[in-house]
Amino acid sequence: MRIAPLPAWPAAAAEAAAVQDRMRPLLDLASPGPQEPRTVAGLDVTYAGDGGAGDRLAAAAVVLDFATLEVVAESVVTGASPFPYVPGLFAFREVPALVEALRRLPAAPDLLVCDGHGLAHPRRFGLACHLGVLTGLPAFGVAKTAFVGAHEPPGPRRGDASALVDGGETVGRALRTRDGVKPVFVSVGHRIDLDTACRHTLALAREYRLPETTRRADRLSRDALGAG
DNA sequence: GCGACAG
DNA sequence: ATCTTGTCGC
Repeated sequence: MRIAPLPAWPAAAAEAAAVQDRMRPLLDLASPGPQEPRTVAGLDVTYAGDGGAGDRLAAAAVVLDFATLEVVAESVVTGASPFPYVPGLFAFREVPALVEALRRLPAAPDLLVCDGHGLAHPRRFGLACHLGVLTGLPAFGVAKTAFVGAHEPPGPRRGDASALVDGGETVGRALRTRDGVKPVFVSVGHRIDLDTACRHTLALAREYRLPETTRRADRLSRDALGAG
């Protein structure tokens, strides 16, 4: 798929945070999003290193048929991280490699599912927001742990959910994808609403806690890092 | 001031 | 994120 060239990449934390503040107004938080996407891309990055800039990485994009969950396309790229791991600036570590992986897909997917948060972020601009704006595609995040906000434990059954609230606003949802298993944290990125994102998360996570998109991308990026 | 902190 | 054994349960 085609994606515009990235701007000069920030090297300092203050500069990166300013980029987030500048991009945030570009978010579409009003659209309901695709109710029946044909294809969904899962994105994930695996690292070798201690979290510093320059760590080796492999970024994977795996496109699934939303109805059957079969893989219809995939791409993976290896390289070096341009940014250290800093909570709140996580996207600056992953975005360039993920964008390159998306560029190498034969066609644009209908939806992006990111391994991390969207609006559930200190400046309301997590990885899923960043990738959504850069690609123009509907995007949301599914994270394994909470980052900002407070929530009541959701009920014990698959599908039970509770609001993730930060600074008085609902920024996401704790969603149980399996009976009696820790919830995941869903938040909107771009061009999709929270109800739709949670519905799609449940559709993608039938037999495991994490969405099949994330599991496939995790495996592909892991294998590529080991091989390359 | 102290602790917590997506991956 | 990553480093790692055994153990419990379907």
